[in-house]
Amino acid sequence: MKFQNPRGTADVLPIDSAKWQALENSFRKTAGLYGYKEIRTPTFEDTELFQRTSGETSDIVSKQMYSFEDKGGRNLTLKPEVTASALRAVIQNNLCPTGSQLRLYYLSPIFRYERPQKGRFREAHQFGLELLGVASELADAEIIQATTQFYRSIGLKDLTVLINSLGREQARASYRTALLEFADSYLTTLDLEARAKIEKNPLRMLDSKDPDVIELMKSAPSILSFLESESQLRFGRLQEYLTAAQIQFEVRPEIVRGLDYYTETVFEVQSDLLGAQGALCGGGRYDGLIEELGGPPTPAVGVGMGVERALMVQEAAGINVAGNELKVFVVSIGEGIMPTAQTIALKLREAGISTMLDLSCKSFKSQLRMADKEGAQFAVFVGEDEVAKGEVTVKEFSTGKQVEVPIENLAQALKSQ
RNA sequence: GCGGGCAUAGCUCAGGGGUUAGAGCGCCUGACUGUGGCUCAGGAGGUCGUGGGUUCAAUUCCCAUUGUCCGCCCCA
Repeated sequence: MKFQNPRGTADVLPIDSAKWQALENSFRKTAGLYGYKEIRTPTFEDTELFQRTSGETSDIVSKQMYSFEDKGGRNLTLKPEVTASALRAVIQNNLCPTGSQLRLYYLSPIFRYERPQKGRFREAHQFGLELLGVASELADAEIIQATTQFYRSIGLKDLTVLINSLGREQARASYRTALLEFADSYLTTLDLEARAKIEKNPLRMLDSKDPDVIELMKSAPSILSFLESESQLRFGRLQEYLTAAQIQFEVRPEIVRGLDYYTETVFEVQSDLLGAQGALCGGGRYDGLIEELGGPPTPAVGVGMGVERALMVQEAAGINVAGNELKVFVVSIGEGIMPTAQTIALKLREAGISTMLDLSCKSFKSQLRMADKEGAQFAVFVGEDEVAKGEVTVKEFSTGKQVEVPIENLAQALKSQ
C-alpha cells in the first residue's frame, strides 16, 4: 500500500513553488502598500465560532466542515474561511477598540469537505484583507481597489468586479418575501426538499445555474429597488468612487454570496477560465459580525481571494513566472580537487552568490550538463592547472566565453555580472 | 450528497483475451585524454491503480473499491 495525499489536497512541487512564492510576495506587497498588517490565526477553532458566523443554513456549516472532537472533548473545526477566525482574534486581543480602525491581511489554508473538481479542493488557500472600524463606503472602495491592484500586479488584466448591495435587514426581509411571491408558481413545481431549501434562503435562486431559474430570474424584482434610501445612497457613492479609481465594475443584483453575514456591499471577481468555479474572490461588508461574536459594534469590510484559482487563471492566461535563478555551478576536475571546489563554492555563497556543485564525482561532461539543466548563468572550472596558478576559469553559458580569474577576485568579478 | 468520463514508464498517451506491453518527451551513458545546449548511438525504467469474479488463459471482459477529471450542488 503506497501512501497518497488525501483526497482534495495537493502537493506544491518544486516546479510550481516559485509561482506560489511569487504570488505570495505580490500579495504581501500590495497589502503592505495599503498599510495592512498580517495576522495569523490557528488552523482550527471552536466549531461554534463558524456555526455562529457563517449561518446555520449555509452549506459550509451544514455539510462542509471538517469537525472533530479532541481528546479533551472539545468540538473543533479546521477553518473553512478566515474572517471568523481573524475577528475572534481581534476581539480577544481588543485590537480594534471602538473608535479605532484596523487593517489586516492574511494568507491561510482553508478546509471544506466537498467533492473536488476544477478549482475546488478540500484544502485550499486564501489571501484576504479585512478593514475594521470604517463605516464609510470609502472602506469598501479601498478593499476593492486593493484587490484589483493585486490582480493587476500578478498580470491579470481586464477583470471586471461584480458588485451588489444587500442593504440592511429591513430591505432583505421585504425582498425575500417579494421574491418568494414572485416565484410562487415555479415553487409549486418543485419537490418539498428543494422548495424548503429555497424558502430558507430565497436569495439563492438569484445565482442558480438551472436554466429555468435563470430565465425566471430575468424578470424577477431586483433587490436594489428594495434598498433603504441610505443604502441606496451608499451604493451610488461606492460606484462613483470605483469609477473615479478607474475600476471596471458591473452591478449584478444576482451576486448574493454564500455566507450569511454580509450586509450592504458584496462583490466578486469572476473569470470564465475557471469552469464551474468561476469566482476568483469574494467579499463584502459585514457590519453586524463583530458584535455577533461578542465584540463591540464595529463596521467592517473584507475580501477573500482563492490562491489556487488565481494560479489557474495566471496559467490559462499564459503568464510565466521566472524561478529562482542559479548564478554559478562549480565544476571540479579531478578527484583530489573537490575540497578546493567546495571551499570556492562556500566563499561564493558567503558573498551572496547562489552556487551549486556536483557532489557525486560525475564526469566533467556530466557536470556541465547538470549545470546547464540547473540553469546556471556561469560555470566555474576548478582544475589542477588553474589552482596551481591561483586561478579558476569562468565560463558564461549564454555567450560561451571563458576567462581566467584569480581565485581571490572571483566573488567580486561574478557579483558585478 | 448526486451523475458521467478516465486509471498502462517520471510526464503525455497508444495498444490489445494468449510468448520478451509500445511511442514521444524526460532521465542516464557515450561519440579520442578538461567544454553544456543541437545531432547521433546505446541504456535504465512498468507486478498495465487495488481487490474479487468469468475463462484453459486477464493488463485487456465483468463487479467492487480507491484515486482522478468534469458536471450538479456550493463556493475560494
